[in-house]
Amino acid sequence: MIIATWNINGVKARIETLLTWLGERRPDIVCLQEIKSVTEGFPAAEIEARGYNVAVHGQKGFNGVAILCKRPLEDVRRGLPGDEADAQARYIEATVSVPSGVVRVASIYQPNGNPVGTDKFAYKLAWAARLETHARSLLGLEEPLVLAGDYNVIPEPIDAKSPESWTDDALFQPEARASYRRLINLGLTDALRACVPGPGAYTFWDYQAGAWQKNNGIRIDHLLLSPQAADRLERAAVDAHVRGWEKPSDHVPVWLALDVG
DNA sequence: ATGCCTTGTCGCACAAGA
Repeated sequence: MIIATWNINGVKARIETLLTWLGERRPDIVCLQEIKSVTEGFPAAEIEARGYNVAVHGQKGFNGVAILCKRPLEDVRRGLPGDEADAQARYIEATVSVPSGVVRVASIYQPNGNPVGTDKFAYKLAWAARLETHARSLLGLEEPLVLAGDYNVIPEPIDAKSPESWTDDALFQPEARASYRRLINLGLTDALRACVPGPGAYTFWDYQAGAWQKNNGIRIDHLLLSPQAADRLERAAVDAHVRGWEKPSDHVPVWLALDVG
């Protein structure tokens, strides 16, 4: 079973690109972030015509997450627990029945947090703390679990072509990296790191200053696995070539193959 | 040092992204 994550930067502007990639990679589950659409505006019909079920947590203009799945989506949760006043659509979770039992998948869009030192950065750290709390709860279920998404965290210097240029950025702040380590240290496996341990596995290239042409990328889109999912991990990879397509997102799909029986 | 692009918005410039 192929499970992917992709910050698509506007699903309506990117629908043809999405359909092309779905046909090429043929993923079983896709976690989308930054759909920039309300739930009613999501192009569900085109995606359902390709054989996918759709669960959406939308928001006007910004943010928004979704899960696409060839099998039925069950127990859908919209919104990250821990702050009822948080209106930003950055989390959706569902379970999927598979031959070996169940797989739980979440589509995560952690806040960017720039500029450092503002309420935006505080919101990022608070959101990360809520995610850690929820992840601890989910790990208690002892299920195959995939926490997939745009974490807006560069975990290590090898995850950037030019780490020195990110030292003042929210994505590479010690506090943000520490929050990501706390999450990992609950017992999660970074699937891409496990399969591609060396440098250069980037998932984002800025639109500006020819970042793609210079391969000036960073790795901020991650697939984190519970022990029960990690036991079933077969491979993980980045579809970097998608960044070279017409009208690309600045992020590319990251995917893994899971043996679910 | 700054902006470099891109999307979406009660557009006609601006916020937000990273």
